[in-house]
Amino acid sequence: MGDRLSHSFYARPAPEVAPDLLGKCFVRRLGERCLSGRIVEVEAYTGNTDPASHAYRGKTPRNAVMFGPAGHLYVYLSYGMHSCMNVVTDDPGRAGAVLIRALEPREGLDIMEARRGGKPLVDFCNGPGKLCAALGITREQNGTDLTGDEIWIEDEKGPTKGIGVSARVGISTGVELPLRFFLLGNRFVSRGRPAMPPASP
DNA sequence: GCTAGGATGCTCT
DNA sequence: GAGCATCCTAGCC
Repeated sequence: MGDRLSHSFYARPAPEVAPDLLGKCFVRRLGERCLSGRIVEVEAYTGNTDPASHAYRGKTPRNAVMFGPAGHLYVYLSYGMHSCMNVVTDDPGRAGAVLIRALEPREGLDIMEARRGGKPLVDFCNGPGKLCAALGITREQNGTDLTGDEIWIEDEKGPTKGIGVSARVGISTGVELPLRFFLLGNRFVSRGRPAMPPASP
């Protein structure tokens, strides 16, 4: 249990916010209950300067949230069937965002398991589509304010040492940029691609 | 253990 | 009409 992250935390460039989100606790309130998990893998998208970003070609109805104030949720549908969620960062107009790629499940495990069809714990949230399914996040939640009472992120004490950096996963442009951040050795990090391992073992 | 390929529908050109 | 910031299954080491 920590303090809820405030607007000022998000209002920085995505490559700064992304590693700071590692180890934080993502919480989704579901009526009386809460679903939560520790963030263990993220990717930064730097908006208008990043060819892999949805915001690269300018504002459209889909990505409008990215051009709004920081600290909101940007949810989109990927490959026609999977939802993926981003945290909007940076100043309005810059359209930075951080994609949440994996969580270490913490609260509401029974609900997550049911939603994930009885898959093992490790497979609840180890991928952007999977964690949205486990938490029940769809485009309904697009634009949700992360300083509100439905969805938020809590600060966590404790060292977030051992942060690994690599190229991002699943994109076709801007592939070489080291903008994927994850907790080294954490078993809930998604596999991704054979893409460049973090330097030395 | 690993890899290849299909599912599926919204978004932008 | 093409292209996806993916996941799952089948099939093969």
